[in-house]
Amino acid sequence: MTQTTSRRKRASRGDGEQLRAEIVTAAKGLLAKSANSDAVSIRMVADAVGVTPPSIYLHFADKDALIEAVVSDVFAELDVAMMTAGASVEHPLGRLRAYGLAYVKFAVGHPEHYRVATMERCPTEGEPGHLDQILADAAFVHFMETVQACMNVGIFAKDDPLPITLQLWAAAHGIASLMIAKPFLPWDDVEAMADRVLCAAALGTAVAGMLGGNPSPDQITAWLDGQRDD
Amino acid sequence: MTQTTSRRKRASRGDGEQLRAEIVTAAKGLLAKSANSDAVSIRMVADAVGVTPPSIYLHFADKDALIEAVVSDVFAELDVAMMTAGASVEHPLGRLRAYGLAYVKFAVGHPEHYRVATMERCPTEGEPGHLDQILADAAFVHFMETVQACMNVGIFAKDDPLPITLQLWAAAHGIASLMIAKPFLPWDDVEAMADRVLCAAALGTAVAGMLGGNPSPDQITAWLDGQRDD
DNA sequence: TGTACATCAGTGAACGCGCGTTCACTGATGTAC
DNA sequence: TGTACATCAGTGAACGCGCGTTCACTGATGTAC
Repeated sequence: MTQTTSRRKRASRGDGEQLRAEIVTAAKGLLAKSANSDAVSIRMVADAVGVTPPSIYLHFADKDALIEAVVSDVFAELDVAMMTAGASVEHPLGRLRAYGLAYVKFAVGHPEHYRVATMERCPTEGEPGHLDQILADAAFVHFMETVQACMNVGIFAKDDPLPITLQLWAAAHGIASLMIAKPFLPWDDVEAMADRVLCAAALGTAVAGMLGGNPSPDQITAWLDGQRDD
Repeated sequence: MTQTTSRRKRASRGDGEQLRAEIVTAAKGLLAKSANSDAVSIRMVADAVGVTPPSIYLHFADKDALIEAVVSDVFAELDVAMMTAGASVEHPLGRLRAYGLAYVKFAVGHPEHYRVATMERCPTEGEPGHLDQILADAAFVHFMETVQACMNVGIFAKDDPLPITLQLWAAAHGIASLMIAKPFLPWDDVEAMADRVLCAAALGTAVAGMLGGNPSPDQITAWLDGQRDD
């Protein structure tokens, strides 16, 4: 009915692509204020950009394609945040920690973006090459490289870095998504809590590797007792 | 339009409450096949029960109230699964592990229920007493009691069990929700992966407690080196 | 034992709404001759 | 230098749909007298 923003100036010939970027930005902005991607409609996005709904279809096949574009934008932003935080940290374990902290901070700082990117069912899930796409995602690759670096200096047992990467990702995702889904829980200092979870995950992974895999509760108890005896 | 199930027999006087339970069960069943709670409508639920949509409002104030009833049903079921798995395990760390594994198995086995219960924005989030309600939730209480038991036998440093409980919950939630959100990742053996994450979290928490809190990367590296020298 | 009546568990039809998407179109812009 | 024309970036109106919820009602059931 009423338009919230003024109508956008029509792009001149050859500058059609410009609208595409504006649409993604507008959708991202609207998503930041919504519970999920269902709550952001093509009509709202069009209105925010100052254009009519059919214009969206000049640049995206359908709504799923638009959401997907937003998600890949979010992942790119996440990678930048992680790289910025860890670039200058020499120690691979310190870098891993910096990455993890940046990851959680990004998630908590952009909860709705993080939610859409990692907690909603992915519309292109079944497509071929989808797995490769995730595993080739910049943030994931950088994270795994650092896991490999930790293996090289002997912090983690030398092995395929993929499972360990998934394991540590699960830890970071766990604290991030729980803080987002249940913000009313007594998290106290968000960053300190995230750090504890990440440190415990890395330390536990290192020690489990040292103990030769997945120790049983009795083994763990015995080992802990041995430690305290020293 | 067409009804998928036959019309339900009308309850006799005083048995009105019976429909309430049938509605929750039907909603749960429909939710199991949907991406999220938006995808399950009052009309679908009514149709599945064999009743007209307005009948739902005889038992629930609105759709949110119905979803909330389903969620609390799911949490109760989760608690039963955890208790069944851990009841006979004497060692508190073993019990914690059994609880954690049961938690992840439940989540992976009922992905949509788990998703609605823990990954969707909660409609009653802002209400007073909501926090107390979560913290008094059966599964949470049982989990925290076991963390306390681990502290009592010296596995974790003696302290307030709440932060450690949240920390371990985050680990379990992390691997569970990542497996659900990204089922196409190379998880290989789901249960073994979950076990590794849970063991690492518990072990890391225990060791961090032993090292007196949150160790720095350098401290961790030095400590690991010391371990290997023995 | 009979009957008027209150109660209860529902029904049927409709409300106004916003959605994704399609279709035929318009009108400015640049280009070929 | 002028003009016909293809192209491009959109527009306007409509499609059919399913949604949550409300309202006035119905008709079986049990109860009071």
